[in-house]
Amino acid sequence: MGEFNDKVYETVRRVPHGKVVSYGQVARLIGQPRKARFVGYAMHGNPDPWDCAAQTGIPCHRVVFKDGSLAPGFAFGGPDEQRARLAAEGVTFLDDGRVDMRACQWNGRDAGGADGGAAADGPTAPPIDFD
DNA sequence: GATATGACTTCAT
DNA sequence: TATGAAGCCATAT
Repeated sequence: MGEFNDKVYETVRRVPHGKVVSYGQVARLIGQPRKARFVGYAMHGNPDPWDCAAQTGIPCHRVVFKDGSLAPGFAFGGPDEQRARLAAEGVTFLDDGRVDMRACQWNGRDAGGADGGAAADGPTAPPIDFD
């Protein structure tokens, strides 16, 4: 496994409850904004699937497109299942079926700074208190 | 062991 | 503002 994937998993695990993060967001947090493509691929080979009961593992369902759309066909049980999980965690959805990135996009620093949209370009990923 | 493809994003024209 | 092309690592064949 490359060190890249390891950072991706670690970053995704830090995504707070009820928040989502885009592939580019994760890639940028680990210092590789050009590798957003591999972030998604890393999710494809996730060694630790998300456990909704224990709330442990890699919450791939919290990783969405920059538009707020979900990964169709490659989700756990389909985009519908993924959408249901996010909604169950408190993530708000638009009428278009996309995640409300404006309110639920994780800024990579604090769960309360999702509003405003700015300050999402952190070169480093500081330790975030998991939920 | 080598080649091809893939859950994307960003810059440039 | 919209469309096109480039970039990069890991996995699978």
